[in-house]
Amino acid sequence: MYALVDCNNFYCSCERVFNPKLENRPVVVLSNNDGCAIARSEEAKALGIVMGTPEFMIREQVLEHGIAIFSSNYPLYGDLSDRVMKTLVSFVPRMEIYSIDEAFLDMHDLYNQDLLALGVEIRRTVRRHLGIPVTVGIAPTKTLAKMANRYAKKKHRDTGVFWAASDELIDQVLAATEVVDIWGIGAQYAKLLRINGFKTAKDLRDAPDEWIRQKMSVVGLRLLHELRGRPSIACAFTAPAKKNICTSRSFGKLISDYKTLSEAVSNYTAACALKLRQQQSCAKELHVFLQTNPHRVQDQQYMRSITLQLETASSMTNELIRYALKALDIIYQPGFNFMKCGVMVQDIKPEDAIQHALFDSVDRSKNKTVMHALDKVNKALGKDLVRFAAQGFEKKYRLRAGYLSKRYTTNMNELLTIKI
DNA sequence: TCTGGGGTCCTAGGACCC
DNA sequence: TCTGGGGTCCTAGGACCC
Repeated sequence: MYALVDCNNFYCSCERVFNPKLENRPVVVLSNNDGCAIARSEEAKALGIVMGTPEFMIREQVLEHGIAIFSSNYPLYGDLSDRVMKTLVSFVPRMEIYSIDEAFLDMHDLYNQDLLALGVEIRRTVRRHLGIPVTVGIAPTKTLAKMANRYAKKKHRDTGVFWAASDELIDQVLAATEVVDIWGIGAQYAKLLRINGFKTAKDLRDAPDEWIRQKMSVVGLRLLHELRGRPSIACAFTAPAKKNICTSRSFGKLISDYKTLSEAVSNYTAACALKLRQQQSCAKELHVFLQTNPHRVQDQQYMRSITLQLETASSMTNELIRYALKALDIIYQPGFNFMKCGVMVQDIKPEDAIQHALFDSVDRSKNKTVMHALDKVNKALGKDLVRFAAQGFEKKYRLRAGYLSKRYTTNMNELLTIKI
């Protein structure tokens, strides 16, 4: 058995933890750059705010209904997520953190327990420790657990827990789930399946293997087995090292000048380098891309990217910035209104397994010590305190974040104050 | 005025090898 | 008339996830 535990409307719930006045009020959290709605409280959903709607299109509703609106506050959400996960893992021997607000709990060692009662206990505990409401779905496979979770939200709002404990209960969940709502079925496959007469997950479960194999490859076949109760998607109990790491942002305003772009590229590169060091790995390739805004029909469009090979795989910020600026020099063209750029590091390998170039002139052990010290200082004193000159200070390209709450749990200057 | 960011896995086809 | 068999690696593109 697996349990899928997810936090309800996670980003909205995080905002409510430190601002109880938001209870029972519609709340919306916006994407980076205050671009579009990415989290909605139940009240906001009821008002018809659709996931992914651009902010300027919901402005009227915001005013009319007094919707509380927030910019994304990732330091806050990330920290609360860590705390939720710590609470969850205390209940089971093994757990896979699936996303910032979801985890699969492995319940195979708990077969003679009342899992429904356990689910209720998990929910109660997270609520008490963190103030975050969660929903629990329990079933024999990960796909069914996802489905049971969805079913709990629909049919068991009061308890927030559902255990598909028998074939009858599993059938019930399958029959109540539209094909498009199955984990692993997106818009394309949903369309294909609909055309061919599959309406619910129950229909799909009884589909012929060969047909699914042909139309949906082995991915579809695995899904079929999962629906039939045979676990076919492995749990990743320890987070595997990432194979690509990407940092990219849309700018707060359009940018044309090289200097500002080079600072953005340097900063995104520094972010990638930090993530590399955190997972003890190095990258052998660096990819930089640059693009104008395709929504602006009046602007001439330009989109380019380039991948450079490093002589020696590295995670050193200064070394990676050197390559990134070389890449930018090649793809940059003056005279365009750029909207976005990004840096991706690829061909990632463990740092203790890198092959040095024959004529490598960099003192890598010394450089490693410097990076270690830099990370330590920045961690203690705030993210970007120590930086390389190329990163600049102005951040003219900075994201818009007009509705930002405080970093209550990760920044000493932004602690919650209470008036008594 | 204004439309997010960061990932994974699979397949097909081409180049190349013995 | 007739032109092997088996493999690897790489890339681009498509599908999906939160």
